[in-house]
Amino acid sequence: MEIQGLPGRLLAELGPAIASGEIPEGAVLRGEELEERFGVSRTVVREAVRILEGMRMVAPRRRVGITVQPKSDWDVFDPLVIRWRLAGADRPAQLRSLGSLRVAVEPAAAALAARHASDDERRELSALAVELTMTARAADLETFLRHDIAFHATVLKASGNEMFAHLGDTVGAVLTGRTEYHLMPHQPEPYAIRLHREVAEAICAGDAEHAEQAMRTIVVGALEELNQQLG
Amino acid sequence: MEIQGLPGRLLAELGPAIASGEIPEGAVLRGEELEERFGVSRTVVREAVRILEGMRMVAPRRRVGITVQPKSDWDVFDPLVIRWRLAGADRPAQLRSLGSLRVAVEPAAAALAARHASDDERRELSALAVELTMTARAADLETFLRHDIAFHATVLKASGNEMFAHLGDTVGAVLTGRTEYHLMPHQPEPYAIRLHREVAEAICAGDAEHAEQAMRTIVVGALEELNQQLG
DNA sequence: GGAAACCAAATCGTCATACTTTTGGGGCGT
DNA sequence: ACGCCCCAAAAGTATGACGATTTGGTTTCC
Repeated sequence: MEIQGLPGRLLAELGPAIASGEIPEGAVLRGEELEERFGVSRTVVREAVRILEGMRMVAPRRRVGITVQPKSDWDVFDPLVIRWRLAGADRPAQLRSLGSLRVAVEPAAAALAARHASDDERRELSALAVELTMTARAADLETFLRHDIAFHATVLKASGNEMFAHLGDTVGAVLTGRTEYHLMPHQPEPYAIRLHREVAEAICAGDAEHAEQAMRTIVVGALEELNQQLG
Repeated sequence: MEIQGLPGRLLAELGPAIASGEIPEGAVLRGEELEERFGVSRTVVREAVRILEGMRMVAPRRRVGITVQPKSDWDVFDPLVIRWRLAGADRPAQLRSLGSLRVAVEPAAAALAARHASDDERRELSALAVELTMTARAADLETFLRHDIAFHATVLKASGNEMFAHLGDTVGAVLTGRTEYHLMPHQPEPYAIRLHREVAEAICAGDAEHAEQAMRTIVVGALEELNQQLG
């Protein structure tokens, strides 16, 4: 899954540094400088830079250097960019963006899932809803989180839309971050759990309207809670 | 904007070939083979492959070669991937995915725009709505398309959400493709025009509810039309 | 005869180096 | 002060050498 080798390691240094603004927009790097700074060869530097160029985070220009592009140019849907921004100073902004995206996408995905989910997927959703209820009662936050992530990923996947499905990991990253930084009640709210059960039941029953509405309540609630926490 | 140089040219060959399935999932390429086939050096091949690896379309493995990853792994939000898929055999599937995404995102963006748009953005939306009306009456399809793209991009941008804003180009690609392949009535429908005006007016008036509803009607209509055309 | 250990080839990964191409800026002349 | 020309700096490309790793066959030992 990760990019391998030395370019991958370079990327793991440069990416977060740029994403966090530590290397600001408009800054100019030189290939040779990076070679020295990280003790790698030109080949490695160039390949890492090429990947960043692919994400539109930098643009190499002859006679000038490797310039950091404005944030508005970045591929903000790239999973790596999202992860880097979540890890750094941009975390609040990134969480807000993702919150709105979830409000837009997840209800739609739930509606589609109610129509197109396979039998296996419906079964899995039911099972996950049960698990959620159990682990919430036991206040087992870690497994609760795991099942919550799986639940949302399964809905997105069951929508049958490949683009929605790909947001599964991203939503997972949001939920993980929310728990890690204690932006969540320590005890999952019974009301939220109940809504998850409703989503699962509605999807199983093929009730798109209800699935969409219940899911919307979940993600709107999450967004409001987020806005409250972030001021 | 495009990736430059020889790696860019290689990418412009390999990317579409993979996206269209001409080079199928699971296929194994060798670096040396690519060097010969395209008459470029290792350096160039490796950098192009790195970029494809960044998009999760290929994964180089020692002693094996460069294997084409399953479609489900690809970064389906990468603008290049989207463009390549729109240009090739995957066009119908890609259009469907994007259609659903638009239905999810654009109404939400319109609602946010009604709350957060700047005065300039509101003015621009009004102007574009007028332009749309004019060019539709004149049956000037080309400029109509340009203004339509600008309209949707402006709404997405005015939402204030960077991720929504980035979908502007993608939506533009969809609208362009729809016109190019004659999946659209030759004369823009007066009803659709009227809805665009409604969206602009609602956003200017700060009426989120109305803006969202009108935009939803637009994108749902587009999706239905698409499904009809694609069977 | 079978299984485990071993070896060899293939391929990517990295490094070093040389040459080419582009381009920004300084110097020169008007 | 203005414009032209030239040079140097940086990325772009090519190539040769070596290292690392994985695969798959082969040998060897029970």
